[in-house]
Amino acid sequence: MLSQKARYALNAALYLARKNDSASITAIAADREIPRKFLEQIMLQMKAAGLVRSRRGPTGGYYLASAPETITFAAVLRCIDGPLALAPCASFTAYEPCSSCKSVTSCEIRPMLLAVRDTTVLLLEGISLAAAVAEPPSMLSEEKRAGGSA
Amino acid sequence: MLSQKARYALNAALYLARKNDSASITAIAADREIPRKFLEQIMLQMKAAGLVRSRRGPTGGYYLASAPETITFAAVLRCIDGPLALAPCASFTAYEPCSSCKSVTSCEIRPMLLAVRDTTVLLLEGISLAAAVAEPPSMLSEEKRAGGSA
DNA sequence: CCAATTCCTACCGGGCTGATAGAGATTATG
DNA sequence: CATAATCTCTATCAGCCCGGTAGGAATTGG
Repeated sequence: MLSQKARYALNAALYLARKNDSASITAIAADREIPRKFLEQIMLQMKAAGLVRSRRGPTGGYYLASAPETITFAAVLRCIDGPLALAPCASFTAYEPCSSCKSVTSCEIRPMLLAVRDTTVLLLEGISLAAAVAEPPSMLSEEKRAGGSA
Repeated sequence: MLSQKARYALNAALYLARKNDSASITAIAADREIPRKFLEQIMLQMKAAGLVRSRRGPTGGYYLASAPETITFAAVLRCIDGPLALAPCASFTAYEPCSSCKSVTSCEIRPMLLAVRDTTVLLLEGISLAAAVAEPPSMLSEEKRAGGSA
C-alpha cells in the first residue's frame, strides 16, 4: 500500500511542477490540503533526496531541483516509502536476503517478486511529474479502457 | 510491502502443490519453518477464501481445493493481504474513493495507481502454484536477465 | 530589528503485524 | 468406548510504524 505520506509528497511535487516556481510550505499545504507541519518533514525528505531545493527567509520556499520532465514518480516514492520492491530480497536499491529462506536461488516466491518489481519500476520510472501534470489525467491507462464511462 | 503472513501463505500453498496430497498444519509448519499456531490462522483464511479444503481428525489435514494450475499467486495474496492495488481508489475488487481527493477523475496520481495495479494483477494472475513449483525457479523473470550469475 | 520562512528534534496515540494461548469440535484407531 | 490427533475458534499481547503535532533554532528579506 502507498503511504499517505507518499501521496502527500507526490501532490506537493506535482503542485511545484504545475506552478513552475518556488512555493512556500504554507501555500502548498493549503492548496493540496496537507497538514502543514507534516508537509515540512516531507519536503525535508525530498530535499535530502535531491528532488527539491529550498530558500529560507521571507520570499523563500521550495522549488524543483530539476526540470519536471526529469523527476519520476519512482524517485518521489522511493525517497518517502523506501524501496519499491515488495520484499527486501527483491529490491534493486536495497537488497537484503530473506531471513527465513533456505537459499535465495531456490526460493519459489522470489521470481514473482522480481517480476513485479521489474514491471513496477519500469512503469514508475517512466512517469514524470511533467507527464502527470500535462493532459487530462487519463491517457496513461485509458488506452485499453474502451468506452467505460462508469 | 508483502506481509510476512502472505509469504507464509504462499509457502504453505506451494508446499501442498509440491506434495500433491493432504498435509497437516504441523507438517507444513515444520517443513516451511512457519510458527505453527500462526499457520493455523493462515490456513483458515485460505480455507475461507476457498483455496484449500480440510479434513479433521487423525490423518486429517489440508489440501488444495483445485488443481495447482488453477490457483494463482494473485488469489493467495488477495485472501491474505487484501486488494492488490496500492490504494483503495485504484482497487478493482474493493474500490473506495480517496478521502482527500477533490475529484476522482481529475486526480493526477490515480492514473499511475491504475497502471501499476493493471500490470501487477496481470502478472500475478498469470503465475500459478504449479508454474512456480515446476522448473528452476528462475524462468519467470530470467528471460531478460542475460548471464547475470551474481 | 522584525517577520516570514525553512530546519531540526522530540513526542505521541492508535492501529496493524506477528505472533501466542487455550479451549472446543471432529474423527481415525485400538 | 476411550484416546489422541487433528482442525476450529476466539482472545490476548507486545512492538512497531504511520500519521500527525509541537516547539524552537537558524536564515534572510524588508
